[in-house]
Amino acid sequence: MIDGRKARGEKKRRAIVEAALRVIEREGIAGVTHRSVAREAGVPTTASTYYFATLDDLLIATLLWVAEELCEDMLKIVASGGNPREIARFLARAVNENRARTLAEYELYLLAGRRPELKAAARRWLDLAVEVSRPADPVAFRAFLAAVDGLLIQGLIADVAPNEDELEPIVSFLICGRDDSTPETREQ
Amino acid sequence: MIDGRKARGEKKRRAIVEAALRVIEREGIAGVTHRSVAREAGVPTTASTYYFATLDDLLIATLLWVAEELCEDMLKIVASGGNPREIARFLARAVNENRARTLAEYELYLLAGRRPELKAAARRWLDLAVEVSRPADPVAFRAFLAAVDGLLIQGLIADVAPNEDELEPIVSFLICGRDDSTPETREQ
DNA sequence: CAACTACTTGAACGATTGTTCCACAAGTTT
DNA sequence: AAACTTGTGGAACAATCGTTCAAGTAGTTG
Repeated sequence: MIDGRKARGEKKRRAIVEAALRVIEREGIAGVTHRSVAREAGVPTTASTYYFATLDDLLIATLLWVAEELCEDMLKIVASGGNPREIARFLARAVNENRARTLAEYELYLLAGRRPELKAAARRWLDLAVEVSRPADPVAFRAFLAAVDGLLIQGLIADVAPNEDELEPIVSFLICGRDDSTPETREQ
Repeated sequence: MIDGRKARGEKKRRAIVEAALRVIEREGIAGVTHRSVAREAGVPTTASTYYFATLDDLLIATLLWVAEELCEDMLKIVASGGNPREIARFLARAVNENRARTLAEYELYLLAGRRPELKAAARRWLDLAVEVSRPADPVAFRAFLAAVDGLLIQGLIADVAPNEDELEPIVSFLICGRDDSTPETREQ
C-alpha cells in the first residue's frame, strides 16, 4: 500500500533541509550550496539536486520548515501562561544559547522580503499569535510583537547579548504598561 | 600639497561603495560580486579589487557607510521634534518608497551579527538615540527602539506594507502610553 | 517475472567567481 | 627631468558553482 521508497525519500529530504539549516547557522545563507549541504547531510551532491531542483527550492523549504517550528515555539509560550518572565526567558535563550539559530531565522526572514510567495510563511507566527491571544488592545499587542522582533535582532548585534533579567522589565512594560516589573523577584 | 590622485581615489572608492549598495538593494547581498559592483559603478573589475582587497572589505565599507547615513536620518527625526506622527511618517516611507533600501540595511545589519567588529557600527544609531534623547524612562525607551526595528522588519514581509496612518497609533502607544493617539487628527 | 517507479550516484559541462599579475598612464616630489 | 607614488585595466588562474546526464540499484505493482 504505502510506498516504502517514498517514505525513506521524505526522510532524506527532511535530513537535507535540516543540514541546510545547520549550514546557515554556521556560515549564513551565503554558505549554502548544493555541495556544502550535501556534505553536511552526509549524502552525495546529487541527492540535494534530486530533491530540490534548484538551490532556491532548498532555501524555500528551509524557510518553511523553520517557520513551522517557530509557530510551535510560540504556541508553547502562549500555552505556558505567557507571563513576562516566561517570555523574557525565551528571548534570552534565543540570543544566547540559540543565537546561531536565531541568526539563521532572521536571514531566512529577510529572504521572504524578496520573495512575495514566502511572506505568508514568514509572518505566520505573527498571525497565529494574534489569533490565539485575542488581545483586548490590538495596538498594544502589535507594539509588543514588533518589540519582540526588535529585541531579538538588537540582541544579536549587542556586544554581549542581554540576559533574562535585563529583558524582563522591557517585556513587562510592553505587556503590563509602565514599569510594574515583578516586584517579588526584586531584591530590596 | 594635497594629492589630487588620492582625492579622486577617495571619490572613486565611494562611488564603488554606493554602487555596491545599489546592487544590494536590487539583488541582495548575494548579488554582490566584484564584477557586478564594478559593472554597476561603470568601472573595470580591477577597480573594485584595487580599493577593496577582499569582497568582505567592500561589504564592510558598505555597512559602515549605511550606518553613517542611518545615524543622520535618526538625528534629523529627533531634531524635528520626534513626535509620533513624524516618526510614523518616517517608518512608512522606510517600508514603502524606501523599501529596497531598508531591506538592504537589514541584510547588512545581520552581517554584523556574524562579524563582531561590525557590531558597534550597526547599532550606533541605537546608542546615539539614547544619547541625544536622554529618556526619562529608559525601559520604555528601549521598548520603543526595539519596536521600531520590529515594525520595519515586519513591514518588509507584510503583503501590503503599512502606511503612516496605520503606524501612528502604535508609535503613539509606545511613546505616550496607552492609546491616547493624537485626537486632533482623528475624524469624529 | 516483467514492467514500472523511485531513488542513487559519479562524472562532467559551461559559467562565474575572487583574486593575482603586470605593463602602463598619470600625478607628485625632489 | 628623474624618481616616486598612485591609480588603471586587460588578461588570466585555479576554484567553485548549479545543474545535467546517464547508467544503475532497489523497491512496488500487475
